[in-house]
Amino acid sequence: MAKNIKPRKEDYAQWYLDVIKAAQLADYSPVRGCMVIRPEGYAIWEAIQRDLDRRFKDTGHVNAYFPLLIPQSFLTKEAQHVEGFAMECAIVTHSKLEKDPTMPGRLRPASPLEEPLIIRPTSETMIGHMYAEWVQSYRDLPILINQWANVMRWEMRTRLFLRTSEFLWQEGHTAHETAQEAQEETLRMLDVYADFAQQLLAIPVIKGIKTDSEKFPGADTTYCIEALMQDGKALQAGTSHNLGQNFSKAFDIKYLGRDNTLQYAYTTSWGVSTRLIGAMIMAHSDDDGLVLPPRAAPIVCAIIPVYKGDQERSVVLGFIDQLVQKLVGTEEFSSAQQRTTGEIKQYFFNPITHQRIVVDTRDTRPGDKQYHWEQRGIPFRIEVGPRDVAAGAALLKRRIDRAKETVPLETFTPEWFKSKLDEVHQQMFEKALAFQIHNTRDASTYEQMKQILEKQGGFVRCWFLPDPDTEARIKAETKATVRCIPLNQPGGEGTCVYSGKPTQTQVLFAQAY
RNA sequence: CGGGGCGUAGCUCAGCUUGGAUUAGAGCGCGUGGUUUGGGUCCACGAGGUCGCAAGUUCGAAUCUUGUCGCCCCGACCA
Repeated sequence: MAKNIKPRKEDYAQWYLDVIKAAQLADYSPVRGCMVIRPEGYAIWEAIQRDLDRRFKDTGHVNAYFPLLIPQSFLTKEAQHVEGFAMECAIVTHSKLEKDPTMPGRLRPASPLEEPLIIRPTSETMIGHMYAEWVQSYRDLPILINQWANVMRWEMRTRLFLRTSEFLWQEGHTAHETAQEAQEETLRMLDVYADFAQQLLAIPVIKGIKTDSEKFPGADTTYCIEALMQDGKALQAGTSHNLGQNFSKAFDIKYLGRDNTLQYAYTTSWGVSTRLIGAMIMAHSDDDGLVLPPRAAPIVCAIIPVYKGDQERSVVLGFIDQLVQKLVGTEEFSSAQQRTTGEIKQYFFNPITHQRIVVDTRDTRPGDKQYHWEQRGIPFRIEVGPRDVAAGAALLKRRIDRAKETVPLETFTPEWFKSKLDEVHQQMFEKALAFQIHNTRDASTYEQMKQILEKQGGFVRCWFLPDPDTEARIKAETKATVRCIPLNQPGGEGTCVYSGKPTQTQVLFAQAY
């Protein structure tokens, strides 16, 4: 039992923070609402970046970078977009500081800017402006660009990873010749996100469409992937927007078409953020701490030696050296000797992802080390003591269920360990999927829906006639919102859970982060 | 911005009601030495604080008064 982590049942919000703290993923910063992402947390972001970036390139996209600062006037060009973001923008108004003659030792802003600049909350406007310059002819289309960047939204209330004032994300921005191409792109990237969430983070998601009241400000249609957390609340894990011609009209992205007439391009944008790390934590972790899905884990295995006295120590460490060589190969084993310093030895298990195996030779007790690596969510631990050396084997422990297994030395190979990791990934995904299915309940009346939301949480699936006023009323009464209109519809017609009117739309309601 | 709470060591907090025997404390963490090592050993020694800040009351303020700044939680807003 971890003594520094509050159990989920007692206080879920505190548990979440305790897990992050124990695993040293992030820390609060001196600036309100901002966080420091520590190396163990940033490594997860790097795993996300590596995997997604490959998927973006596999679908024809390239990376570029646009500036952090945006002229304030840009934001006013698209009416809905202003509405959506004006309230949460940080604004740069001055270009230097000077000594304040009235308050010794203080500085005050000086040299006001002619036009204030906003720190990007998202880059549609800046990128729209540039695309207008780049696009002249249908031959210039499509433009398929992604950028990895930070953005800032001045949120009222923040939570590590889930909602911070500044966050890291990627934003894809594309421009197309036809509405159909833009629609295909929007759905293609939604699929990329859904598959990525499942394959890398082992999180099952529901693909769907946002209702008008939840869609991105300035989009024609917002598609999303929604995930369910262990406390029964939903989390929007990624969005893909079909922006239609809204931004091309606002920013004048025009091209001369095949028919020699001037036309507006069709644009899309899509993004996921460091919030995914929060989703990963809440989807998989337990009362003992973080549980990392193997493909996102910077360290896949921690080896813990157990011994009494110097004699046993050298025997055990010698055996571990043999074991490590079998897992990473002799070449990596010897180059690691020159590379690593300190009492935790590091070996690359996967030279492409740089996922590591570590040997913890610190001078602390084995129990200490067990908790150390357990709380950090490392998928496997291998314990090696005199008993194991005598038997020519090692004790393999799985993080997800603490299952133990004695494994003979000759069994250790890269392929064998890779299959062990895949097995864990699969089990984590299946567990999360079972949870999602178990916590998706049907309601045919509003009363029933309220009961479920109050007593059980999770997704409530029901027939519904989307309408902003109705949704606002339901939110006020139940705190739940339409998470999405799932792409996977049963077809046919039903009775709206709220109005009683006939509708062809089935939706998922839930309380959300 | 509304409603609540809190600022004392790196962290969690005690001390404040009733001002002075506390030379400002405890636990955890940290450092050194020893001991121990199959799920958080034990012991000794040690480092570390202008008690958020400012003014006031008083012979005397962590403690009382006023002001001020900051943070956290609950709501509205939100990837």
